[in-house]
Amino acid sequence: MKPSSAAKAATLHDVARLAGVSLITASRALSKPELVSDKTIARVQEAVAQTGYLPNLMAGGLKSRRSQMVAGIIPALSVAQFLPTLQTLTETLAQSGYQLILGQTGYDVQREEALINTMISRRPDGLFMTGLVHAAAARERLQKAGIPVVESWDFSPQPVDMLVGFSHPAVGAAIADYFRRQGRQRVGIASANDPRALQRCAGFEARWGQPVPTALVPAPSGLARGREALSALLAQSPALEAVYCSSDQMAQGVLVEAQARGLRVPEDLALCGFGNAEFSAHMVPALTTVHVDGAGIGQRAAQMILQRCAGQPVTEPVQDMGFSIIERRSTERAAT
Amino acid sequence: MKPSSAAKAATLHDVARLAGVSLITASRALSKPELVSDKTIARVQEAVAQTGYLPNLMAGGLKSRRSQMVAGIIPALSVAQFLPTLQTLTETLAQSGYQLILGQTGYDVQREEALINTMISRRPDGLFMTGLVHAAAARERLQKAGIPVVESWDFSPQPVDMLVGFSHPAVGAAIADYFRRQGRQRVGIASANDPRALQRCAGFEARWGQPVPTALVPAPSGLARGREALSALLAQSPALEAVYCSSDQMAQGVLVEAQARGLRVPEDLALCGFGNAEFSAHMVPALTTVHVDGAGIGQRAAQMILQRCAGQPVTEPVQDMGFSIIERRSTERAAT
DNA sequence: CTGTTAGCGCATTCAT
DNA sequence: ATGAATGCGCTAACAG
Repeated sequence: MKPSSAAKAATLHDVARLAGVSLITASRALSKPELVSDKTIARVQEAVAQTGYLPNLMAGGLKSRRSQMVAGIIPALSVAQFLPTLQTLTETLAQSGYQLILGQTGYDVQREEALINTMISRRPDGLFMTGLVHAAAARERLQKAGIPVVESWDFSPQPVDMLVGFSHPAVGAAIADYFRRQGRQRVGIASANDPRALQRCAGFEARWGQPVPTALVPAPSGLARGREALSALLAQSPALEAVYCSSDQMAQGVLVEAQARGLRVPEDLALCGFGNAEFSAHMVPALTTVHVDGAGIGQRAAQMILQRCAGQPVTEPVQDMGFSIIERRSTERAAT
Repeated sequence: MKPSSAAKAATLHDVARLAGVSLITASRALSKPELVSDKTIARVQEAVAQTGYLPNLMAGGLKSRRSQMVAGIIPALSVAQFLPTLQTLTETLAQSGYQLILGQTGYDVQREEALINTMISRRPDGLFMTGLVHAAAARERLQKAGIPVVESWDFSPQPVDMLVGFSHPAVGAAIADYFRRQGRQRVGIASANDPRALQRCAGFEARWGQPVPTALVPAPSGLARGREALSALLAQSPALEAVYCSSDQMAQGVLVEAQARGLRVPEDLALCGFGNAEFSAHMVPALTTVHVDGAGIGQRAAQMILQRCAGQPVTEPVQDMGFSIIERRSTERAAT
C-alpha cells in the first residue's frame, strides 16, 4: 500500500461487494435509507467505514442530472460590498448540500459571458449573479439552460428569471433629497466608476436638478481613492458642503483627507456613504450611510434557488429589498 | 419550441451528427484540434454554433478523471486578510480553465473535516486551504485522494502535501523586537482570537520575555473590536506606550478610540498592525504594519496546483513567503 | 487523420 | 425489500 496516488478510491461497487449486497442496494442504503432494512443499512455503513468510501458526485450527478452545485458570479472578490451576500449564500446553500462555484468577471461583459458559458458546462443546479446579466446571448443561454437564476444587487423589470435587489437610481435620488432637506447647497459626489455606482450618481444628479461636481475613481473604491476624490472635488468646488461617497470605505478616505486639510466633519463638510459597513457606526464621527441588507439578499437568493431545485414554485420571484438611510453624526447640522 | 426547460441541451452526439462526423472526431475537434483536419474542425465548429452546444464537464470529467475544479477552503469570506489570496488564486486557476469551489469552515475543525469530505466527493483536481488541515482523519483522506493539496497562511514542517505560508510566531517575535529596539517599555496586544492571531501573540510574548497585557476579541476583528480592545487594554494598563494589533482593520479601531480619548498617535501611543491592507498607507497617521504577500500566496498556490495537475513535479513544495515590517508614521519616535 | 469499442461511477427504470 | 439491466455524456484506448 503505497501512500502515493496509486490506490484508486473505493467505489460503491467495492462497498456493495464488501457488504454482500448489490450495487443498487448499497446506493439506496446511503441515499434513500427508508427503502432498505436496518440490518442492510448497518452492513453497508460498516463497509463504507472500512473502505473509506466517499461518493463520486460527478457520476451521480451525470445520471440524476443534479450536480448539487450553484454557480456564483461576482465582479471581484475584493469588492467588500458583496461579502455578506456571498457568505450567507454559501452557508445557506451548504446547509442543503450545495456548494458554490465562484467566478469573477472583473466588471468585464465579455468575461461575464465567457464565464457563464463555462459555468453552464458544469451543469450547476442554479446560478447567482451580483448585478444583472448583461450579454443578450448569455441571457438566452441561461433561459435555455432552464436552471433557476437569481440576479441581485440591482433592479430590472425583466430579469432572466428571478431577482432580489433594489434600485440604485432610487438610492441616489434619496440621498439628493436628504441633502436638500437638510438645506445643503454645494454638494459633490465621490464615486467609483462601476455600473451600479454610476446609476446612483445619475439618480442623484437627476433628482438634484442641476450638474453636481463629481470625482470618479476606478472600482473597487477604497480609502486611498477617497482621499484622491476629495482632493479632486475641492479643486473643482472649494466651498463644498456635503459629499455623497459610493462606498463607506471611500467615505473613510474622504474623512481622512478632510481632517488632513483641517476641515471638520460634519461642521465644514457633511458625509454620506453607501453600504453601512461594519465599521461605519464606530467611526468618529459616525458615518451616515445607506443600509442595504446584503446578507438578506444572499439568504433570499439561496432560498429561491433551493426552492426551485426542490421543484416548488417561488411565489415572489422578483423582490425589491429596498434600502434605508442611516443618519449618524457625519451629516449632523450645526445647532446654530 | 417552448422557452421552458423542456428542450434538453444539445450533446456532442447532436453536434457530430449535424457535422456528419463520428462522436470522437467531434470530441477531438474541440479538445485536441491538432489531431483533426482544418476542414473537419470548421464543420464541427459550425455545428456547435448552430446547436448552441456547451460541453458537459461532468461527463467528460467522469471519464478523464479530471474535473477541472479546485476546492478552496477558508474560515469565512468576511476575513479580509484572505481576499487578495483568494482573488489571485481564482484568477490564476481560471486562466487555465479551472474553477474554484468554495467552502467555509467558520474556524470549526469539525466543519472543516466534513467540508473536506464533501469536497473530495466532487473529485477536485486540487485543494487549497487557508491554514493547516487540523483533523488527522482529513489529512489522511487527502493524502489517499492523491490530489495536490496546498496549505497556506501558516507554517508546518510536515504539511499534508505542499505549503506556501510563513511563521506566525516569528511575526510576533519580530514585532516584539521592533518595539524593544525602539525602547518601548509598556506594550500591549489587541488581538482576534483565531488560531493564527493567537500564534502571533504567543510569539510576541515569548520574545518579550514577560507577560504582556492582552485584549482578545472574537474573530473576525474589525474597527469596532479595535475600539473595545483599546478600552480594555487601557483599563489594565493606563500608561500604555505601544500596541500591536492583529489586523490593520483592528488598528483603525484602536486609532479611533485613541483619538476619541485625546491620545495622540504616535506621540502618546504607537501602533503596529498586521496585513498591510490597502488603506494602511493612507491613514493619518499612516500605519506601521506587517506586510504579507497575500496575492503572491494565491498565485504560487495556483501555480503549484496547476503544475502538479500537468504532471510536472514541484521543485519547492514548501515555501516560506516570509513577511516584513513596514515602518510608517504610527510608530515614529518623537524627535526629542 | 478518423472511427469503433468500451467503459468512468452511479441512479433510474423495470422486474422480482 | 432487493436485484439486473440500461444509459447519463463523454473520452481513453486501440484500431484502421
